Amino acid sequence: MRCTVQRRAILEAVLDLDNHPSAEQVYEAVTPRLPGVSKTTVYRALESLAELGVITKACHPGAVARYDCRTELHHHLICLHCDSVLDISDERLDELAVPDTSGFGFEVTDFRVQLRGICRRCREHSRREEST
Amino acid sequence: MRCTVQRRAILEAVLDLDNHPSAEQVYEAVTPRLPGVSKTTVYRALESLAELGVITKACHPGAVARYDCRTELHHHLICLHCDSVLDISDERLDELAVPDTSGFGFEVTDFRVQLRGICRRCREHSRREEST
DNA sequence: TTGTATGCAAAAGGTTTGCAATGAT
DNA sequence: ATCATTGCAAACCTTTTGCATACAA
Repeated sequence: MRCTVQRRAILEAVLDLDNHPSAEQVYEAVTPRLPGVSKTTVYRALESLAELGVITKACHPGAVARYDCRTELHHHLICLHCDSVLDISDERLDELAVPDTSGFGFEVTDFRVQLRGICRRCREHSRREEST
Repeated sequence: MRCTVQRRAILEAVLDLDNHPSAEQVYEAVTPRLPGVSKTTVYRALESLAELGVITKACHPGAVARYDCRTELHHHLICLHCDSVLDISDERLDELAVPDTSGFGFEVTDFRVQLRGICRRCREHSRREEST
């Protein structure tokens, strides 16, 4: 893979924006450093970087693709109300016993635990509504 | 929530198609039973049913939203190559100790383990390419 | 020099919205 | 009778593609 100015800048931007940015958000973060980048290039670079394994395409709720620069083991708190995602680290979760999936012909390389529920902001919001 | 013919048929379709259908696939499955349904209605009904908790909006890789009729505890094998998702059940995974997330103000209601890797089809495909 | 990467513009999905008509309660 | 739900068409947004140009190797 060729090392171009664009790709370097885009990678840097994803590393800075460590909160699961969408392609759009990456684009906005790259623009000041590299005026005139095309959104197409951002899309293509993200795809390439993900294929290469430097970043990960996150499995997010919501329609738009999101990217994650944390490729090491970590887990997610997913709000079922507003679709936000927070990273968490937890040793106990990391030690999870991966089941045998050879029956499916599936080779596990990695795992993530998604803890689903309601985030602080949404809880506060619904509490406010109830008291009305 | 009103119980309309459309919603009933759409729910039935999702229950039948138990493999994480996209809105498009639900639409195709509903059409024969309910000729003339609008795709808009499918979108809206899926959204309503998900809000109601009867189905779940799945956290899938890939751009399109997918729905899951299995609301009980289960887990996913996610292929990082073709983005397919398979359901698995595993008691050991179900027993996972949910960490304390009160520090985030986050209230966990549920969890999913995503086992990520390469599915049978993609493994066979890459093996074929190597031997070429 | 060679071939991949870029930028532009346009196309291609997927999903949402406004509005009038319909139908469940 | 009332108000949520539907269907249609059009709008919207995200992502992909074709093609000529530029640039890394």
